[in-house]
Amino acid sequence: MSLQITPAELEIMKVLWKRPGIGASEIVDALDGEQDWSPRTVKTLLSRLVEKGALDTIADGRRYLYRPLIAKRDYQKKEAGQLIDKLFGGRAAPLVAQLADARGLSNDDIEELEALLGRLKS
Amino acid sequence: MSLQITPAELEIMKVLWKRPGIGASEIVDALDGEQDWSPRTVKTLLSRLVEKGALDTIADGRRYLYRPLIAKRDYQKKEAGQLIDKLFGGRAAPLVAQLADARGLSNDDIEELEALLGRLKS
DNA sequence: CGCTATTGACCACAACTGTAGTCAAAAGGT
DNA sequence: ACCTTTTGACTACAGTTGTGGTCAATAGCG
Repeated sequence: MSLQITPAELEIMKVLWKRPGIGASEIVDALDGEQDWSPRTVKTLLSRLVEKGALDTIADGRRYLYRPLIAKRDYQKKEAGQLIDKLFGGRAAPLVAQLADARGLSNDDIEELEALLGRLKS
Repeated sequence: MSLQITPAELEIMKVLWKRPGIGASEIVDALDGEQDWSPRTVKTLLSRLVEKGALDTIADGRRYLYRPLIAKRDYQKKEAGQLIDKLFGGRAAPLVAQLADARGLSNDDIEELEALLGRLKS
């Protein structure tokens, strides 16, 4: 079961990856300014994520606290892998080339990547 | 107008990026084995892509030939940029790190990336 | 103790997607 | 000159997604 998270749902996940174990109203607050959603909308997205198995609920009196069941890192990996499979023939290098072209890499990026490549070579 | 191409539509685009200017039946043939779609389905996807402005039609007797109006490269750039904005805080290096972790980079990948970084530094 | 605000459960509904059917015109075989 | 096949135009229809409403229980304020 491959657990499809939609873009709107992802916003919720991002809040919970940063602060796992908070309740719906805290999520609404955290989203304020970012997203312009009514609390109802946030609640619906939370229910769908629980239903999909992406979140866990912990009863806390009359409300739930929510916790991610998928690690951010795993989700990032899956998405990155899907993108290169879908569009870049499964190879990472062309993706990086496009990124460099599209928005430029900062010197920090370049150094970080060089360090990463150095580690991989050994 | 940001021109949303769905996954199914992308399959069509990929065929046309490889062989621009072919007609619906050639696309159906090209997809055979890849996708198990009825010719009707392919036709619908083509219409939607034309409607969205992603494809151009050229009359050829009683039928159309189709040509991409978006370059593959541009689409790749847009998607790659969206992914890093959405999930990687806008920075490419963490994405590459995840890719390396998720599926490993071949020696060829590593060399290609080093060459790319070398060019960028100058 | 009664009222208001919050919360989860359930419902609504339009747009978008995947997947294809119907129909009429035209093109080509015989 | 027909019949079959192909094609584009239009239509269908269920599932997903974005967005939010209703309702009943309950928790806390005054």
